[in-house]
Amino acid sequence: MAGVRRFDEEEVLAKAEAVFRQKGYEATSMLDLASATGVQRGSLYHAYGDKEELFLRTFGRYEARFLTATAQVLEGADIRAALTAFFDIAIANMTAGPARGCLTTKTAAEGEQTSARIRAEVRGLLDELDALLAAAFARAGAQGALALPADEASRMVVTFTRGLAVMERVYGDAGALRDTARTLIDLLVPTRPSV
Amino acid sequence: MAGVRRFDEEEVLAKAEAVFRQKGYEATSMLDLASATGVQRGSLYHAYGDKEELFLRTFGRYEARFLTATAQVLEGADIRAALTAFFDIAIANMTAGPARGCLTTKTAAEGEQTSARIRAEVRGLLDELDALLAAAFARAGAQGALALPADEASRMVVTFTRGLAVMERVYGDAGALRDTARTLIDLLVPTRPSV
DNA sequence: TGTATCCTTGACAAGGGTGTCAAATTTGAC
DNA sequence: GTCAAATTTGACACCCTTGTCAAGGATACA
Repeated sequence: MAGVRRFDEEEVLAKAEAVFRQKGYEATSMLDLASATGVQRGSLYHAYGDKEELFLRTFGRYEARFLTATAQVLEGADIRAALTAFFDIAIANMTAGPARGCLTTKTAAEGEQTSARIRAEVRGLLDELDALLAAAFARAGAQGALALPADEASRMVVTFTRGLAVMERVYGDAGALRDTARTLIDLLVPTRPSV
Repeated sequence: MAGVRRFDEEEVLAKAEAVFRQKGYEATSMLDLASATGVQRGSLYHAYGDKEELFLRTFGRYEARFLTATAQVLEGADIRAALTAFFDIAIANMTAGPARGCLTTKTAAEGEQTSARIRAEVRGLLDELDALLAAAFARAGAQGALALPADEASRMVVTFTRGLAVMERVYGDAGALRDTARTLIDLLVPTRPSV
């Protein structure tokens, strides 16, 4: 039963992600990960070194997926449609499937409990998200569709989305999240006062 | 060295609160609390039963203080000034003093990691906060000062404030939080279009 | 086939956390 | 002054977690 790696890395990272999402970084033990992935604890240590490294791999994979999807929906010219699609992604991310919870927000909330490296990764994701949103808003702002300058609007959306993730933890009501998101969109992109 | 309780309950709860804020409920051990309060672990168990009970006492005290202060600043007739004061309180709460961090948000983010009783307390605080805000908005809305119906506006502020607490953990920039809060206020309470 | 390499597995040591308890000690009341 | 009640204290048992390691087994390549 050895000689060459016997587990599929993608599968392990996907299952580890689900655990980290639900329990958060600190509360997840290597034993939890071993149980969830079906890979023995010793093998995980052998392959990744420690929990932090395994988390960083998981997080990187998650970040790439999330930012790619976000960039894609923000491409369109209609900023209202783009924002709606963005919140759909973000909310689905928190509420759908067995891997509920927002990995970014949960990790961010742990604050100084986690290592500087992990905090830097979280900050990096939020910075990138902010930049994507700001670019989309800048395009829309040129068309006079926005109630705010692009950088203020992006900051607002990033902050607000963190709030949604916390509200999901407390109330677990995806419908309410969508309603609140729509309210924000209405504030940011007022219906044009007809020429 | 015994016979009657030798510690001041208020002092113990205040110091415990500081620890819970910084580390969060799960990450705080009874030994942490014993060190911070100067009361031996055994005495804490004797006085409170367990960590959850001690946390609930701490949280109740925090909740009362926070809601009282909020109700007070929301009393005024000028909704813009009231909101500004509210965010000042909330942001000071997260960033000032040795007890940094928002206890509500940090606990909320732990989600299902904590007991149903703790989650109910957190929900209770947010419900009360929402009600206070909704009442203040309802008074302002009657004067046509608001961009949103009172219940949507209160939901928005509650959600947004959770987001601020997460952003504080990530960026630790109180000034940026204040700027973002002011942006939200401007969206919610548009400057009157002069009669 | 032989051998070096790599992965897996179970065990181990060390550290920390929780909750309990008996002994010691002090207080307050009778 | 004596006694009951309550608090403090340190120790104990138990469990979980991390990280390491040696032994065992499979693979690939020469």
